[in-house]
Amino acid sequence: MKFTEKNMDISRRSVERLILYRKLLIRYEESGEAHIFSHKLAELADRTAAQVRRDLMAVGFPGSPVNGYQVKGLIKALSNFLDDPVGQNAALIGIGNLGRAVLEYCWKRHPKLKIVVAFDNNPSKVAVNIHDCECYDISALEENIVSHNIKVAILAIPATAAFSISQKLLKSGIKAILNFTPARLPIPDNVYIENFDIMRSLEKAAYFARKLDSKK
Amino acid sequence: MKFTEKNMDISRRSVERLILYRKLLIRYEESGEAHIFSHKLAELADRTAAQVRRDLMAVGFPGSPVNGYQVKGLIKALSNFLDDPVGQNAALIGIGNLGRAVLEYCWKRHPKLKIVVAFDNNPSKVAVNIHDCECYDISALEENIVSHNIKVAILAIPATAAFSISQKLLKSGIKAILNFTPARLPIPDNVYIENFDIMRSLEKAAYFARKLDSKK
DNA sequence: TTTTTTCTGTGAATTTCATCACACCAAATT
DNA sequence: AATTTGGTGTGATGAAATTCACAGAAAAAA
Ligand SMILES: NC(=O)c1ccc[n+]([C@@H]2O[C@H](COP(=O)([O-])OP(=O)(O)OC[C@H]3O[C@@H](n4cnc5c(N)ncnc54)[C@H](O)[C@@H]3O)[C@@H](O)[C@H]2O)c1
Ligand SMILES: NC(=O)c1ccc[n+]([C@@H]2O[C@H](COP(=O)([O-])OP(=O)(O)OC[C@H]3O[C@@H](n4cnc5c(N)ncnc54)[C@H](O)[C@@H]3O)[C@@H](O)[C@H]2O)c1
Repeated sequence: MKFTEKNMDISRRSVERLILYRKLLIRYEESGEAHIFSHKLAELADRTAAQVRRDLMAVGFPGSPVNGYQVKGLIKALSNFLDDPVGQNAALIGIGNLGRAVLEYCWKRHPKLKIVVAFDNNPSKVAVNIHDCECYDISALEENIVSHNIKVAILAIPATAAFSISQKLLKSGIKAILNFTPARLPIPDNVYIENFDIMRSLEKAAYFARKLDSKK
Repeated sequence: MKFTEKNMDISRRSVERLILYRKLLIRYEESGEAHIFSHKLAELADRTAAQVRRDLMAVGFPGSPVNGYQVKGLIKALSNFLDDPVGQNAALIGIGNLGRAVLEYCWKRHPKLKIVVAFDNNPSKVAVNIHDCECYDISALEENIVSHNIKVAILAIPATAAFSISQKLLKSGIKAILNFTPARLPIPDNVYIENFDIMRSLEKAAYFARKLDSKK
C-alpha cells in the first residue's frame, strides 16, 4: 500500500518528527544530494531508521530500495501533509524582549506560516512595522484576529495579563497557543496549547546534568 | 513501602512533571493551603490523580488518606529529589535579544540554580553585570566554565558559531546544553541536550490548529 | 542466469508509559 | 461497635510508542 491516504490519526510526537525531517531534508538538499536513505535521515534526526520509515508511512511518499527517497519529492510530500495549502497566519501578543526575538527568528522561515500581526499595550511599540508584521494596540486584538483568520497565537506578555488575553483569544476563535508566560491557562480540549518555561527546562537540564556527571 | 529509596531510574517525562508539581505547589502554598490531595494537584497540572501518585512514588514522601500531602513537606521532598544540595551554576552563551530575555526571566527564580556567567564576542556586551551575572568575552569561556564548576549551558548565539562553541563546552566538561540555535549539534550520549526551535513549535501548533479547526 | 546485496514497507513483538482497580487505613457516621 | 467514606500506594492491566525482523523488489555480482 504505497499511497496510504493521509487522514489516519497521527501522534503528536510523530508530527514533531515529520517537521524535523522536513527541515533536515531542506538542508540536505542544499548540500546537493538528490536522494536519501532512511538510515541517513535517521542519523541526521538522531533516531532509528525504522522509526523514520514508520513516520513516513503517514505521508505516503514511496522510497525505492535502490536510491532511497527522492529528496525534493519527499520535502514536497511532507509539506503537503504538514502545511495548509492556502497558508496560515499567526499573531504575536507582547512585543517585548522575547516577542521581538521570536519575531526576528520566525521572519521568512516558512512560506506557508507567517506572523502577520503583533499586539502590545505600550504605545511606543505599536503602529510600527517589524519584519512584515503590523503592530497594533492590544485593544484591536479581537477584530484583527478574526479579520486575518488567525488560528495560532504566541503569548509573550507578563503573566499577570495572560489569563484575560487568553480568554479574548479563545473568543476570537484561536485554536492553538504557544504560551511563553509562566501562567497556566485553562483551555478547552479542542484548543492546542504548548507551554514553554525555560526555567523548568533549565531545571530539567540541571537534574540530568547532575545524574550524568555522577555516573562514572 | 512508604520510604522508597530514590535511586530508582526515573523517566524524563516524570522528572518534567515533578518539576511542574513543585512549581504548582509553591504557588498553591502561597494561597494559604497546608495540604493537598493528589486529585487537586492533578487538576492543577492537568494530569490524572493516578499519575501524580505514581510520579510521587519516586520521591518517597508519604501522603495521608485523611489530609493528602503536607504541601510544605512535599515541596521540600521534591527539592531534595530534584536539586543539587550544594546548588548548581549555569552559563549563558550569547547575550543577544534572546539571551537577555532568558537572563531576565531566570533571575532569582530558583534558589539552587543560577545563571552566574554569560559570554559574548561583542565587546559592548561584556564587562558588565546583568542580574548578578558576570559577562565575559567569549575567549574566557573555558576557564570560567571550569572554575565555576558549570555543567549546564544555554546556547543563544548565531547558528554559525554553535558547533565550535559546543565543542569547547564539551571539552570544559559541560553535561547539559539548552540549544536555542537551529544548528543540530553532535553530542555524546553522556551529555543531555534539549533543542528549542520556536519555528518548529509554531509549525506543530499550526498543524494541530488546522486539524482542530476542521473538526466540527 | 543465478545468487547476493541492500533497502523499503509493515505486521508482530517488545518496551515504555499511563491508567485501573483494589487492599489498606483512619476518620466520620450510624 | 459496626459501617460508610474517601484517599493513598501500588500490582495488574491496558494503551501507545518504538523496535524487530522479514517479505518483496531491484540492482549488482558471480
Ligand atoms: N518561557 C520562557 O522561557 C520565558 C523567557 C523569557 C520571558 N518569558 C515570559 O514571557 C513574557 C514576556 O517576556 P519578555 O522578556 O518579552 O517581557 P517584556 O517585559 O520585555 O515584554 C512584555 C511586553 O508585553 C507588553 N504588555 C504588557 N501588558 C500587556 C497587555 N495587557 N497587553 C498587551 N501587551 C502587554 C509590554 O508592553 C511589553 O512590550 C513574560 O511573561 C516572561 O515571564 C518567558
Ligand atoms: N529557538 C528559538 O526559538 C529562537 C528564537 C529566537 C532566536 N533563536 C536563535 O537563538 C540565537 C540567538 O538569537 P538572538 O535573537 O538573541 O540573536 P542576537 O543576534 O540578538 O544575539 C546573538 C548574540 O551572540 C553574540 N555572538 C555572535 N557570535 C558569537 C560568538 N562566536 N561567540 C559568542 N557570542 C557571539 C552576538 O554578539 C549577539 O550578542 C540565534 O541562533 C537565533 O537563531 C532561536
